Amino acid sequence: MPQHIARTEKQLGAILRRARKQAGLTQSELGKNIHLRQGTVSRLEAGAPAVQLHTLIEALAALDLELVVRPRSKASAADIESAF
Amino acid sequence: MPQHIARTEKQLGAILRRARKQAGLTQSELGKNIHLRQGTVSRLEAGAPAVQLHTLIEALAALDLELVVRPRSKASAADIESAF
DNA sequence: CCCCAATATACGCGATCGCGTATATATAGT
DNA sequence: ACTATATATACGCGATCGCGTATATTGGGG
Repeated sequence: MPQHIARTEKQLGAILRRARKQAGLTQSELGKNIHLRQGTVSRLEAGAPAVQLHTLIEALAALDLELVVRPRSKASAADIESAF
Repeated sequence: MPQHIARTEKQLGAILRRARKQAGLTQSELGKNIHLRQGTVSRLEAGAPAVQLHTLIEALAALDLELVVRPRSKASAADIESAF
């Protein structure tokens, strides 16, 4: 499993979407687990301009994921989730 | 210190604060770089209940940091450091 | 083509954002 | 101790959050 690097909301959203699908969950099911509306999950995954940080944290927890903060690595540019 | 794991807003805030200090910046200086008020930076670092995700992303960029999303490691938070 | 599940959008609502600004409380320095 | 800087809190403001709910719209399976 390659490291999923995120530097933007969109990249983060894309990672979350993939993780959710890999877990075999729909947005509604995921939302139910953490008391988030399906629509809110949708916006989070879409990389909406301004979601609450708390929403991200909850989603990560529900998907059994964690964050690592580290200095930006120059070599990793190719691995970065490209938003487009 | 290269890799810091965050599962909560508070942990994330603490990491950001350390990174900022290590960069020799005050909250005001950091805020000026990314057009965030000093007070907003304060709330972010304090792990406020609901900060905008965008605020986090901006701060990470200003500190030349990036996020890695990965499955939670089973090991206790203490020795995850060398897990990967 | 027709359904139905999944996802994307939208409404009013109360709460909270970050802004601009200002102040009160730490935390050093000398 | 005094002072200067740094950080934490607070005000009104417009904007946007997520909620609850409902409705488009998309995407596959038969």
